[in-house]
Amino acid sequence: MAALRLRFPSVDEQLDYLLRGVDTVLPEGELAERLATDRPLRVKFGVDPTAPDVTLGWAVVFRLLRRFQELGHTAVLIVGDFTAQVGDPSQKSETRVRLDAETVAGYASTCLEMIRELLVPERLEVRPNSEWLATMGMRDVLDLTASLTVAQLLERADFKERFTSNVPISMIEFMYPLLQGYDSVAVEADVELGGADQLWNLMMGRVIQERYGQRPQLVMTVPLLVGTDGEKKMSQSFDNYISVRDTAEEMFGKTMSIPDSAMGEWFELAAGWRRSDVDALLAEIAGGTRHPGEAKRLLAREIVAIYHGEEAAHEAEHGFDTVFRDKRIPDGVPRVVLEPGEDPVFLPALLQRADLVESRSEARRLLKQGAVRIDGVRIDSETVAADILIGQVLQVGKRRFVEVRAS
RNA sequence: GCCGGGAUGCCCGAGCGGCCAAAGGGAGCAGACUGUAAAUCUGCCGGCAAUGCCUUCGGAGGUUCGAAUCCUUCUCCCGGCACCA
Repeated sequence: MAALRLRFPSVDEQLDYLLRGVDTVLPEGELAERLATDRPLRVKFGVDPTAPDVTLGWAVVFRLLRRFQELGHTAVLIVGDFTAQVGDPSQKSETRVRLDAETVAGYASTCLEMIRELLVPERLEVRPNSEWLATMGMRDVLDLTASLTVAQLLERADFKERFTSNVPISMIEFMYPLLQGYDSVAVEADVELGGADQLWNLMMGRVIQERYGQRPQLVMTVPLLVGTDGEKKMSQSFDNYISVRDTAEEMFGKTMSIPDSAMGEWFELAAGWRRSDVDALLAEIAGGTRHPGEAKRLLAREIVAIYHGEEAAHEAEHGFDTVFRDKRIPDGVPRVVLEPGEDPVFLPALLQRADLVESRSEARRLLKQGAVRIDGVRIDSETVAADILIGQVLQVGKRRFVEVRAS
């Protein structure tokens, strides 16, 4: 990461740095104009504490936000604690449930902890939107609703679709973009960032700011990163995500599991490569001068290095090779201790105790399927003499290991 | 307020008195294969020291030899209509 600067670099330099991997900037050209004013811009990003984790997809926006900070601008992080308790429309065109205050607070604090690590703390303003939304009176609310017409709201694709096909839209969902827009008014945002799916909401913020006599914010979106399945967008609800909190090993392995077709996108968005470098790499793969497996390793190392450092990245790769390429037992395997007098050992019970399986029935099925090994040797009987186990590594499938110790 | 539809395993969704631990798909897991935790193929996919037993089909009660399936009631969701000082 570039060091913090005291004075703003030239507008061209800033543009080059900020526009990397960006999807849309509206209105076009205005970014240069605003950067030229030589005043730190207030760059808003709103997070909804509706899930307890920060994914690599989400991190794409945070990394853009950080680039603004590195150039001397101020990151204004809006925590949607108020709106999360109210519920919000989800992409699946369903009404999302309301969360209670306690859950929201819990999610918010774990998320914030992770987010702070991704940003520069000195130029970070964290603002819960309950700060201004919780105290609004009906008069203020009605004032706000006067900013937009129903027709404007129905322009949003998912509203329009639902309206025409008679799928209900609750009033509260209509309110949500208004509140998000009002957040921009409250913090006097110059720029608002978001995922590509947020473009419409961000644009509404402009309309509302104008209504309140402010200069409308610039909106910038980043493309949505596909998940590890290579198809759907990365999301905690699809369980196809990598968390910024994942261990180096998990991050490496999960990255290795993405389809080859997603590699280019991941290099650009998750690893932050320039488009031109990505294209060059993809050309090498297509031309046969670079092995796709090797390229994916590079990607995995790059991603792990961002969150855990270079050294951890190499260790993760080594661990990956040990387990999956060489099919050997990795270092640092957890332990399970036999009960006194537990001999012969009933394997399903031991596997359950060691947390390698969820139920004894599952263990029995896995035994039957040949998934259980003692020191690399397949075993299928349910009971085993204790001395065969002691000091050995018990393995289920490719990834689950435990070392057995005497009582 | 009235009329109608619905709530099924992690998710979607079939079943509509016994053959139902419940079709099918997705997710997940395992085996084979592989550069890969990819793709593909195959198998598994409620629990239990287990040819059986126990708990599951929104909650409670009932009918029946037998209920996810029928009845009563409750809770919640959805659609339509009406009302709209």
